[in-house]
Amino acid sequence: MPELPEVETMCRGIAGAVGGRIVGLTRPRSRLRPIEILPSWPALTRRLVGRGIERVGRLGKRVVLHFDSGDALVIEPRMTGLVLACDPPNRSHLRLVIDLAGARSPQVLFWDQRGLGVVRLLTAEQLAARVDRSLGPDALTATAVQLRRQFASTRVPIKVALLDQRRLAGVGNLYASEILFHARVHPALPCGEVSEQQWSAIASAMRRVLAAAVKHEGSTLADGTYRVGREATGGYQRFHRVYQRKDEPCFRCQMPIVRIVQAQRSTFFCPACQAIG
DNA sequence: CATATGTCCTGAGAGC
DNA sequence: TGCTCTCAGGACATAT
Repeated sequence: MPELPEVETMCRGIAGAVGGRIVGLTRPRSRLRPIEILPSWPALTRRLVGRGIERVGRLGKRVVLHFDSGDALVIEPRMTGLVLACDPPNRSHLRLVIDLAGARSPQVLFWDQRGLGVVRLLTAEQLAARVDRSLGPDALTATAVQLRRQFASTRVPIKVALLDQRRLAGVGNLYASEILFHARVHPALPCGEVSEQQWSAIASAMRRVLAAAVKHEGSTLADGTYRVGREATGGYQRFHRVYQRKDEPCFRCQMPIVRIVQAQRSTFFCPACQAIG
């Protein structure tokens, strides 16, 4: 499931698209239900074909292509989506092909096994409004002061709150557990009861974990869905301390890692290293 | 307003 | 072997 490090890796992987002009836009045929394209497929082709890509950016867990028209194409990978310059895992789950002229990369591809992904074309104004309304500060650089401002007023458990993109952009289920392990904070601790020292620990663990995961090009889980190309996988799964390690010994204290369910999502933590209080 | 739950989707794996 | 069932969790809609 692509979170900030995986999406950042995708953005770097399509950096060669910058400077290119769109000469073709296609949706490969498939037996699968089509992904959501907003505002519509005809609007997308009408507004994009002939336009130049000025910049590739990341907004939380989304890839954004900025065009010379001012429009922005926002690609949301959600659970299984991949944005690639080449080599999708297969053809049957290829959802969108953008053909380019004049760029180092001749294509940008959107591949999505489960099809929960969304592709959305926005004007610059619409994009700015969405960022304002529904996106918190970026998790790669957020400070302790920002975290306290965003979270301290709620009673929601810290791990559940970290997933709320309106409060903080980029953290998903995997990295939320990893960050709290490094910060030594219990995942069920209500935000309102998190101390100053704990906010600092969370902020520094968050920046450290996410930067390391970016450096290793994200995490490829047992299902193998996330990859950098057809073959290349991420490398950060080798550094996971708690995620999907239920009953295995904690690397710090040897106590078995525990799995609980919060807001219908798995949470993993060490009951000794992350004791309440 | 805050918080909780339901929904979408495909493929893998378990169990019989 | 082949069926049915469960599970994974992004973002958002809807309910309380």
